[in-house]
Amino acid sequence: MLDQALRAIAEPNRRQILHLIQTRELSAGEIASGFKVTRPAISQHLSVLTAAGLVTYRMEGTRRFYRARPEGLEELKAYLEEFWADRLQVLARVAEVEERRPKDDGTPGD
Amino acid sequence: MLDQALRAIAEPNRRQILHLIQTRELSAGEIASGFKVTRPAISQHLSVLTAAGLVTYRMEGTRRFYRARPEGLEELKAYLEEFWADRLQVLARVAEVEERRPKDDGTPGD
DNA sequence: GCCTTACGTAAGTGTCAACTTACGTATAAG
DNA sequence: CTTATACGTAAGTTGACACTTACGTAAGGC
Repeated sequence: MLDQALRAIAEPNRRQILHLIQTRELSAGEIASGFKVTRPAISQHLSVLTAAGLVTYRMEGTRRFYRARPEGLEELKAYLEEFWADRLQVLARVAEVEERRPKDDGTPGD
Repeated sequence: MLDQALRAIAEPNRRQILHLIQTRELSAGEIASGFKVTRPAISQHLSVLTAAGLVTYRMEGTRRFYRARPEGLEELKAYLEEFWADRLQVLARVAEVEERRPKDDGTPGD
């Protein structure tokens, strides 16, 4: 999930979307209207953000109101904090965070 | 540059590389030996990280010793801090970040 | 009922990124 | 000078990704 989140915010449009719905709730259409790309494109971005746990939505009639999901952002933030922190102390805890590690292939003397 | 940095850390192998050279200096070969992908692949990752300002190197004979660049990491961290901070106070500064917004589409109360 | 609105989803396309193998280059060793 | 080492770089392949247009569907308005 953290990997997904990092990938998600690597895309400028998605960061933009996060900004828009960080303070207020917006419908998919309202969000899309602020972008040059088409509405389906934004819809797909919203799916990615949702899958990454960075966004939630609420349905109301025919509309979906999206908003940023604080927990997801906190999780990501925490992961990154730890990432920087590594510089100070390399700890065993890193092993937990690194779920994505390809396969342990004998990285030299950690 | 921030965009490059975000993209750079979105790649698992590159995050792994950053971990390896965050506390100590390592040669390209030493870094590469810890991965499943080939040495040229790692060399390319190192180029990406360098271009993103997250890594520097020092030459010694035929070898290049790489290490994480604290300034780059700080810059990225600062950017992200501000990113989260937006949730608390939406400030004029957002306008700078919001370069992407083509026209105001009546998104409520900005 | 019918038509519009607001959306997601399917399907296809072009581009880019991560990877491979093959090669070029500079230092060091003999 | 010749050979081995430690790299980066060139060139090509593959898969993922951001995007498009076309379509399907559920809720309202009439």
